[in-house]
Amino acid sequence: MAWTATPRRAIPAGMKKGDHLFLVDGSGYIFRAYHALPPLNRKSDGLPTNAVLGFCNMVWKLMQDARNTDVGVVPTHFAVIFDYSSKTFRNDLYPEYKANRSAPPEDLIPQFGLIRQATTAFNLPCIEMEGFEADDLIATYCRLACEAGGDTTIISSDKDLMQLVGPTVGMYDPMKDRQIGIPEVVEKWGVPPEKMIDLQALTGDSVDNVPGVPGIGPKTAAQLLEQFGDLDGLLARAGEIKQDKRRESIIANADKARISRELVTLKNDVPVVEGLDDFVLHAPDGPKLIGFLKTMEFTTLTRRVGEATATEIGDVQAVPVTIERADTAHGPDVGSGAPAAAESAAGAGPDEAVSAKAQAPAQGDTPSLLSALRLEAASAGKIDKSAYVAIRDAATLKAWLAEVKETGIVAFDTQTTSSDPMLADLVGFSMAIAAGRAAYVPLAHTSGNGDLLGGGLIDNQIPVREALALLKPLLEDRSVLKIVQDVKYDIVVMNRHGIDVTPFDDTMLISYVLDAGTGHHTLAALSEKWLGHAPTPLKDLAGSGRSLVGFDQVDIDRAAGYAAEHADVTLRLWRVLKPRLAAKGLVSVYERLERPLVPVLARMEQRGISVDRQILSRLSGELAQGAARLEEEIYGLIGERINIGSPKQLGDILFGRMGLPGGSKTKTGQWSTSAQLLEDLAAEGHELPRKIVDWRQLTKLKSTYTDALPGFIHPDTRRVHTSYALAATTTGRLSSSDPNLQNIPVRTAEGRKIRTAFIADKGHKLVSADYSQIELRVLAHVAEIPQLTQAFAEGADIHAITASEMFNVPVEGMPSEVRRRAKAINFGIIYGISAFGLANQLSIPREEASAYIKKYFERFPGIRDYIEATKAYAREYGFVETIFGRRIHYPEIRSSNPSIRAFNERASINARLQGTAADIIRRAMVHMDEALDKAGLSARMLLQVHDELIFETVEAEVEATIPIVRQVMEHAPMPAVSMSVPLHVDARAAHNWDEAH
DNA sequence: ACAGAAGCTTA
DNA sequence: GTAAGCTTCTGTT
Repeated sequence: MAWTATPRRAIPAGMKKGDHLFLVDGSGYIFRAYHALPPLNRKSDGLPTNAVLGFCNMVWKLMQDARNTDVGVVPTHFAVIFDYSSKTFRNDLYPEYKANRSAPPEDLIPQFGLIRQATTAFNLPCIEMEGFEADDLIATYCRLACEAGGDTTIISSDKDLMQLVGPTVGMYDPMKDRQIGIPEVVEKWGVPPEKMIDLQALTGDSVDNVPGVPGIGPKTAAQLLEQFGDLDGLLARAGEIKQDKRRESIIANADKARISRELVTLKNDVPVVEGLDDFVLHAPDGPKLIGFLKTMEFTTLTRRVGEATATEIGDVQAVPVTIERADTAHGPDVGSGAPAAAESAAGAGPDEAVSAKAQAPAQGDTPSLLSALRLEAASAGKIDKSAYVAIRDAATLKAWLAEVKETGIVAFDTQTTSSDPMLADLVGFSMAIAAGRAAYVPLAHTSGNGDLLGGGLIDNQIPVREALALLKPLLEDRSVLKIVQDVKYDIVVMNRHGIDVTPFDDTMLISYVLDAGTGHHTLAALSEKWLGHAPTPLKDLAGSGRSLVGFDQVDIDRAAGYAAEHADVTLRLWRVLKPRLAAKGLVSVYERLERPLVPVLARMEQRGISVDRQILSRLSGELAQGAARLEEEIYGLIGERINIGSPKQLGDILFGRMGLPGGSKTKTGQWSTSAQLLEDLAAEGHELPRKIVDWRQLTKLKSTYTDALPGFIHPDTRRVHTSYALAATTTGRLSSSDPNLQNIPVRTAEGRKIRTAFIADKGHKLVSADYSQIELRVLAHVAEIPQLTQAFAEGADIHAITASEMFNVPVEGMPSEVRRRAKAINFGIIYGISAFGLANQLSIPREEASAYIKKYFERFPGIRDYIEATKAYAREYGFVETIFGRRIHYPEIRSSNPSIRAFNERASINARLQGTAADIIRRAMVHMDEALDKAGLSARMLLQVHDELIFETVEAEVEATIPIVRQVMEHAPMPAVSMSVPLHVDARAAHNWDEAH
């Protein structure tokens, strides 16, 4: 279960293997939360609500996604269990049981009923039964889940429940965010869970008035049980106890111990009404839950739920709740057995009973149906642009912003003069507060050719400074959610004006989390896909290519229509897409791996990196000279001055006129002049191909790097600011462009000279930290390969170990060729190996490559199993998942075309490994700044190159920075995932990137 | 002016 | 065999 998803079923069914039941000890939680949390009263009438809020926060966290907590699993089934009354079968057994319980505090009493109502509002089964304690019901459902093959987590920290802990049953303490398993029970009590009953029988419980044996505490009890095995053994051989007092007490109180045992033994065969199939987890009904939360006046949680369920909280009315007063209450069971109260609390109709049976199958409950309804609503209505407005004065803008503040949600977009956010000047911004209700605020539109007249600013525009001053409080308002398509761009633009955009949602990123692998995530693509609407393309307004003008030159009315539509479409998309995250269990991927990376990358892009112009200029000259010399030699050899950069001309000369052997054709029928092919010819002794390959290398370095990079040096910062795309790759990797700083040469000595131009500021150093063999480590972890796991744990040479296993040669004195082949196979596995590819890579016959692969799978059958399981999974579900739950879709994996199918299979095998590695470094990046901050270090993250992070730091802090960076990177998977293979990071510092790497 | 192919750079 | 982005050439618009 390390990686496989458990697709949620919409149709109630019993449990099966792999399902996970959450049982919340509701009654236990009430008392604990009441005492642990600070007092809280509803503002409007002083109703005490601290335990209710604690309960709602806890349940929301658990329901949203278990990765938010230390539980680490996603529940498929969920129920909240309560005590029904204070009188149970145990009172018949022992009348004094729980007799010394005092009445609950006055301000706790109304909260009993409210918490039951909250449970119903969350769409969760609220389970209780007369004559039984919550603990007995929990024991019964644990047994049922276990028999069905499912796992259970009990949400409680009550020691009375620890007897239930076992291989398939764990506990989770929601207040300490801590898991309790078998080791934790042993650690705390000194005995395994199955001996907890005997231990409690000896120690007793003063709170519940369980007598136990006087003078025996947990330490003594554990020691006695260790010595005598169990309670019966102890009572039978009590005479052997050496200590006089202890021996006498046990013999005298043997009956008390026996009755105590009966009292603390949980009854796991309660004749329950609701079955496990009634506990199938459904997404909460946004409006229903929000209605309750609003009534409770839990503003933060209301907003969170609104965001997650994409419900406009302003639309939802508060609902009446039933409040039990102290004078009508009579103990902890207040409000229980009062379905009418719970019903009204949830705003449900009279037909909807609270019992889980009636509740579970309600149609609109399922997350997928909610999403479907949203989608239907979204694509049904045509996009009406008639209500879009242009705001030309501050008073109108203020009125709109006030309305946004009230609503708490706004879709937002900036219009600027450049697609590069570091160069963009703000021209205007648009916002949408409801479908069809959108406005554009022009700020800096100019008339005519500004290059001649200095740009005449058009009248009736709010000055940029004034507009930003009005906008800033809203963009920074924690209670207003900003919805933006590709928010990083807007964040960078706004940061440059001293504005922090928070909190935000990004429709592009939501789509990426939901649908990576199924197409692009641009606004146009998403609008077409989900709304059936093609928004106006920018080129219709600003032109393209040579005729491209800045957005400031666009007519204001046309700009208003375009920009307002952009915001309107963004808002509509968000309403369709956001609920899908919860429906598909992808909330935590979005919230943990995607959204928090946005401000991190925005900062990295704004910092940029220093690039030494002079070094590049000198290199460019050297490269030009080298290329010119080679050109002359090449012309001499072919006797003609062709364009060497034209593969067509080159191919015609080499394989046509000069008749060199072995030329193959490309798919357009041209001669192939690939480096591989020219290298082969050079190896056969031909002079010309070598020179062509060298010429290509020099011209490549010159045009792509030494000549292009200086053009990216920013006029103000004097640094180079790349742009990272978060949603461009299918696997979860970032991509870098304008310029791409993820493909700066490193393999050849010539190429590495480019890296010497990437430098630290005066008094600073660059620190480069890279993961060693991260994808192979991920492979060893997910495929659970003992030899590889061990080799990594020992820090051994992984390729040599592979070779040793395959070819039965010792690692000591291994020929380099043997190791090289094993290395190629290891990489081949990561790429979804094929005999064809391996043969190509090693320049060996395909049959030989096949034999290698066969041998490899014999020695590492776990890897073959992993590959087959991944293919089967991808074929069944159409996607694969990383160990952190990121999904990557392969819609063509069922293609009837074998080569398309095979390609998708290889890609899906690679995606889990590459994607997991990408997730790991994302997690490291998300946590890095805080870790450096905490350590008091000023190091700044500048670049990411897939498995490498580059920092700039003052020289004095280099030594302190490296261990922090390594610590964060090596432990990045924790606490979400604990890998069975250690991660290793190499880090070093130098003045330039070449020496640091 | 643009799109696609070919080729090269990286992890 | 996986994942990207950039430059040049070439043919078409």
